[in-house]
Amino acid sequence: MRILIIEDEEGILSLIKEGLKEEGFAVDGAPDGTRGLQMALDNNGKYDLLLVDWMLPGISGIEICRRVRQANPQVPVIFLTARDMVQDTVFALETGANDYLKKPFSFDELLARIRVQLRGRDEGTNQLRHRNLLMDLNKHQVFLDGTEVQLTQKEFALLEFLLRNRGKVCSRTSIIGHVWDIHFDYDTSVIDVYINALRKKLNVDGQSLIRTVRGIGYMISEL
Amino acid sequence: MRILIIEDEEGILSLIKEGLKEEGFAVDGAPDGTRGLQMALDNNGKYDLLLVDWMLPGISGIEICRRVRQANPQVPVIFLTARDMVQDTVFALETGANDYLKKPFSFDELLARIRVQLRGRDEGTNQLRHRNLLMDLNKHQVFLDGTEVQLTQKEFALLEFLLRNRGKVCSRTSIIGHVWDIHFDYDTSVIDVYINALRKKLNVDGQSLIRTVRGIGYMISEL
DNA sequence: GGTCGATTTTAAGCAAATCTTAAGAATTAA
DNA sequence: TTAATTCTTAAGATTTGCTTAAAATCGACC
Repeated sequence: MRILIIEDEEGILSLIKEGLKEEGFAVDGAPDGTRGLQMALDNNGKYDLLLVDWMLPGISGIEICRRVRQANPQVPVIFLTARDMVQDTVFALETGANDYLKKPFSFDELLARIRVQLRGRDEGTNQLRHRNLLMDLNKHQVFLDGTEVQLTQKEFALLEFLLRNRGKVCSRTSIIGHVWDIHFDYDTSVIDVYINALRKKLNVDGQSLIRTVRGIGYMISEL
Repeated sequence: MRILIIEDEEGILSLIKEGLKEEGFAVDGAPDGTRGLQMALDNNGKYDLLLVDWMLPGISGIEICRRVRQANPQVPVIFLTARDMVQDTVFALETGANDYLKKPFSFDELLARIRVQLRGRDEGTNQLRHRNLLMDLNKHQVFLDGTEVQLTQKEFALLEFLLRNRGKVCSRTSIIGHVWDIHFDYDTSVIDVYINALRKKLNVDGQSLIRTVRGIGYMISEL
């Protein structure tokens, strides 16, 4: 795990750097915003996590955060800063930071928060869950309340698509495009048939998993 | 997005609950550890995020966190607690919590930290708000004071148009053009009929949401 | 290559929700 | 008071989605 620290106070920088090295991380440091951003962007993907001070000579931490997010939406960014207003915290988090630590902080807490961010790396991101439904994309299996439900390929693909888009209505056009690979006008009721099949297999005690939005499409019910 | 709050102080519980509902989340509350854990486990996967107080009657927050993690490694858990020792924070984070907020905290910060955890899933929430009205364009749902109002497609489209043009009068011509896609002369009273329908569904206690500007058109009332 | 079973697609009838029309009632401005 | 505009209602037309069954396609196996 490689971490980049962007911090201008030399004492803090070396303190964290040494501490993290002892914990087995590979650590690079940048003493100002300009070089920090450059290092982060130049080898985008190289770092597994960024520690960024808010107030920096050159480019500010916020700007670094924004630019890094643009280039890479995944990499966790933790702010380390003396600024202590609620607005600052909120602003930083909304700009794309994953956590925000107020100075002075304890090294142990920093370490714990770093571990939280790195937790779950290459751990089963291959499962989709929703309520009592578990979809294992590797094993190509679906479980309802722990017992397996047999789905056909198309049923599986459709359910996966709906689940991945949980929270928004999927239009028939987008469904037919993503699940059936038809990118032009279509005139068929396959979708209805498959929705019907899924409902039959997945609905328990009247609880409908799939909500119909008349005139628009379908979505996973949030209720 | 559905959130479970496990918190025994009634004031805090209802405060957070209402606040989050206003932000468009579905929220459940549990007043003690036993029931909280039960709710979390009974419908594992139902909740997208857990807010947990550390000190609870019944089962402690830490224990809840541990058990929930066991059942579901994905769901984010945020601790809300008065305990303020560094060891506590570290302990909670190591036990599986994703974040740790010390009381008293600001609601805005809580909200921002929740959004961080849900980021990627919650991404691109597309909402229009006006007073006690919340329009979720992704889910194609409308909420008035937190409870859903069923709108048809046309009603929805009309309301969206008015809301997007909040503050200015929408002429019948522009409405028929944008909502009905009629770009030539028309001779119909559909608009009136739909305005009527919207008013019936959305007006509470005489407060009219949609104002008639005689001879011109309609607009969302700014009052 | 042929056969059987499973899966996918098409088609059609039915039911229900939604949209539109139209006409009379109510309201407003001059 | 009057004429124009807007509101309200309800019925008929249309669209949309559900369900079912049968036809077409695919794939494994002999």
